[in-house]
Amino acid sequence: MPAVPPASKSFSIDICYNYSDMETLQQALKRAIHDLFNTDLTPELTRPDEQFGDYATNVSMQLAGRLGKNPREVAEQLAAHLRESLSAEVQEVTVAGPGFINLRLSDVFLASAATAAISAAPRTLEGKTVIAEYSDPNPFKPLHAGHLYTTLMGDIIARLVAHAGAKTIRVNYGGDVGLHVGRCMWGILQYLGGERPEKLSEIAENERSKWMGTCYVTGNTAYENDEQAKAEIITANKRVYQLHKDNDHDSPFAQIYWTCRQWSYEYFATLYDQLQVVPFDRYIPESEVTPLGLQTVEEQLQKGVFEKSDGAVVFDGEKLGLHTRVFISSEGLPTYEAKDIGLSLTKWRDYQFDKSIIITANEQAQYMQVILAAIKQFAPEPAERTEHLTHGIVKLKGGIKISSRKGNGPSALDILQAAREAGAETGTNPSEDTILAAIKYAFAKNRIGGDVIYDPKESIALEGNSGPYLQYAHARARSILKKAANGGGELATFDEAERPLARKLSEYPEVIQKAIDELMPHYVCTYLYELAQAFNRFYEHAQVVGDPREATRLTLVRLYADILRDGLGLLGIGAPESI
RNA sequence: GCACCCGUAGCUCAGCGGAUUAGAGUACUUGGCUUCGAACCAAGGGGUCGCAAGUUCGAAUCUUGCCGGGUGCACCA
Repeated sequence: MPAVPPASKSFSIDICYNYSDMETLQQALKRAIHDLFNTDLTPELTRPDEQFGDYATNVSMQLAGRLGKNPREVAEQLAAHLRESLSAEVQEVTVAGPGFINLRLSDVFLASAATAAISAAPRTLEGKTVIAEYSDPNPFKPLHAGHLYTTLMGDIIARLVAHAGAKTIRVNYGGDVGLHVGRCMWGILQYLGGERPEKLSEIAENERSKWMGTCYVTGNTAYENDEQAKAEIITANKRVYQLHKDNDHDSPFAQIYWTCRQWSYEYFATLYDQLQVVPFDRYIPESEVTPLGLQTVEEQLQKGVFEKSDGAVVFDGEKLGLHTRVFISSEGLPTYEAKDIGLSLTKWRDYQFDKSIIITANEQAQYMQVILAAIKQFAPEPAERTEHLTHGIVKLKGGIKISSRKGNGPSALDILQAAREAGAETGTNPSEDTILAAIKYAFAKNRIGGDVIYDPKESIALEGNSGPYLQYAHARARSILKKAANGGGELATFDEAERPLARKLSEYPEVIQKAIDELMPHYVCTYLYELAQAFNRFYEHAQVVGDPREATRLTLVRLYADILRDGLGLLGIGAPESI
């Protein structure tokens, strides 16, 4: 945490604080409250509508209740104190309504805050180790649109955490064992006409993922409709577990398994590459954590954390108001639950994390509660440090739900394709960079948790609240800078057109802080769009190049462009110089 | 049946540890380019914040109950 700034200080525009302007004001307000009322309270500062000021607080209403005083009176007293103690930082302190205190920053302080907006970004996770687990596709299954969403959101969350200074470990967990593998392997064997690994070479390299998808659907359909196939699939599933146990890479069945597993991973890598997400630090296949999960559940069964029920090993979540779930099936096979325990303990053993974030769809929310409740019984630390962040599903505008279970929803590549087609229709010939900006921004701009109705056309549109629009806004600002013969000057004073832009620039660190604290990327999107609007209003009324105030204005334009680039970067979106 | 999430403008969404006049985008109407990228700006119409109670000086926001939608509830993941 930054030190409390000295009580008196001379302001000069080349001073860049390593904390946000908000903290400075907050500390001063806190001291004022202490001085006047001998009460310790950390006041909340909000950004009110511009006509009221740059910051507002309703702390006097809180205090009034505690002190048994009139809120308006308390506000007046505080305001008088602040006019003295913040004379350099604040130009005007007013009391409004029932007792709101509105602060209007001095130009010099605002200048300092705007200039430092990027460098004042929070480093609240400095020295912490944070694991972000996301994407989590299963080998042997096709990537659907939901995977695309969860991958991009996870990437953004990880970027936020890293931005706050955390040592960030990006983990990708996937089911390379389990019934779905049995289904796909069964389908593969049907296609190959038996355990004939040599026939795999007949499948063209660029057809592999599609082919495996078809095999999965074949197996899935057979499992549901054909009793004999179902029995064979269950056997195939057991054989997959067995080959892991035996470390079998040679039997024909094992050769097929390992080859196809590899194909899946290659297919994932291709997609991640296309999406330009930060590469994962570690892939953890289920098979890797299965033994630890199984062993742990068996140990804890002895200690009474788990219990036997109908031949299965279960955790009685109902005692805790949760669901009861099976960890080891009556067949003796670990379920997803046991594997998840292995996964959590593996992360804990290998990284001793301060925080572990798991990003999945909403449908796993109650499931994960059971897992964490179970782990808490014997390993409280990792359980308490784990946060499960869930998101909704992706629907296409017009409304077909994209289902993960049925093999027939739009695939991740279908979404990319839809965006490209919508882009082609605009006639602006968007680059691949812009296509990605469209999709990423469309996914990120909604509050995480709800469903996303994806509209390719709207996402790629160059007007409105879209990724491509912000790329354009950035490029336009850069082009102004290129046009100028001179560099910018230091900020000192603002005129009517400049001030609202400067104020918006100064909000950046607070927005980033909030997005990181709450793990809510959409705050960044909302802010960037509002910033672009503030800029456009400025630009409408203010000539930059050639104006007497050119030096100041060029600096504002540069800060604006830099923040756009920085903010888009947090969203995994590029900011090209021209578009 | 029980549990969790969600109902804000025609559409897509912000706003949610209470507060100054409920906001954006889009669509629609109108005005603005001999000047730095008008992919923009300005103005207008459009909302019983699902419904109903409750708590308070004050509720889109908190509580309860309904109604509507989604998801999850033991050997799938």
